[in-house]
Amino acid sequence: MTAPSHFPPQQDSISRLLSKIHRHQQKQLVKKFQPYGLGGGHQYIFLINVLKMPGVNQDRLTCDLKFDKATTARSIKQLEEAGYIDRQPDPHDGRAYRLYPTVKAIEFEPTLRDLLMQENRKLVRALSEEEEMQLINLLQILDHSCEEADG
Amino acid sequence: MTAPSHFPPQQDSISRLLSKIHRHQQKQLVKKFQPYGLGGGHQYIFLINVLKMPGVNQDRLTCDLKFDKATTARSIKQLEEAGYIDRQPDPHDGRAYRLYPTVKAIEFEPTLRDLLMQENRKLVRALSEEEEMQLINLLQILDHSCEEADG
DNA sequence: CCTAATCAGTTGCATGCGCAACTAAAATCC
DNA sequence: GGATTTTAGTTGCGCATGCAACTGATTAGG
Repeated sequence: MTAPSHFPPQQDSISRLLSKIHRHQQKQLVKKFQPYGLGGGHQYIFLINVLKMPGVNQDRLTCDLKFDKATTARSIKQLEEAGYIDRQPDPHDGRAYRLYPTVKAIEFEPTLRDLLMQENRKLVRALSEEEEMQLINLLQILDHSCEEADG
Repeated sequence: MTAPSHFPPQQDSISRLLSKIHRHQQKQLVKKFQPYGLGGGHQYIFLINVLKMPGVNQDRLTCDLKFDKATTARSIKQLEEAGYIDRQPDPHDGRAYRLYPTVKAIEFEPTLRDLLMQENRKLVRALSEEEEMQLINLLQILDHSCEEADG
């Protein structure tokens, strides 16, 4: 009576699983970050990367994180307005800015890391430590394939 | 000279990897689906699920796919306008609609599956078949944790 | 030098999404 | 059976994002 149409459950489903898990995780993180003035999007990712690489410019972040440069510009602007990032004109390049974490950001880093760890622990709580490592490893391989591919 | 701030690369990074891979994948799929009138978002996911479960209602899709019910409503509306979905009022429930794939959708299904498989192949091309199965398995475990958790 | 091409960053626009508030139909309770 | 509560779906709103077009600075070619 109903059309058959069976997608083999193991084919092509990775995207949809990624999408679903990511969506769930995003919602949780948005709630967690709200009290700290970190906006709903992926601002925390930018913040982490500025903490990791003080002095980085927006273009580098855009390439590393695979966002659109407009998204980077707006996220950084919000982080600046929220007091987490200091934008200094690059002395050697009149077009670029160098991004630094503020004192507020540096003091916030342990909390940020903690919040992320909490969510991560919830996410992987059904995995053994070995499985978690496996998963990270596999995801990193996918990530590299994305970077090369670009077709 | 620069602040230390090293996030251990294997802790808490799953979310960011998921986010990045998902973002890349989304962009590719948007391009692929454009010629077929499938909008930029996750419409194809709804379409797949209506193909899988003809007669399903929106609420069920919302719960299964973990979208917001508003998102479901709008995606289904667009799929209807694009001619892929037929909305019939549920004879037993005056509030609900039963969603059916149109002929166009049924004819499109092989193509859809093919497009998804192509993207999937690109994504997992650096993985052995065994690793791909492992990955799917691990992601499904995460997905289940999301469903339970909800805290 | 002066022009052309490239590059860092910003802004306008369209779209997608989640939340909250709403409508209308069931279901529950008395 | 009438009032309350729950449920399926819609709409208003705000925000995040990608693309394309833009500005202004830098580099390359002549």
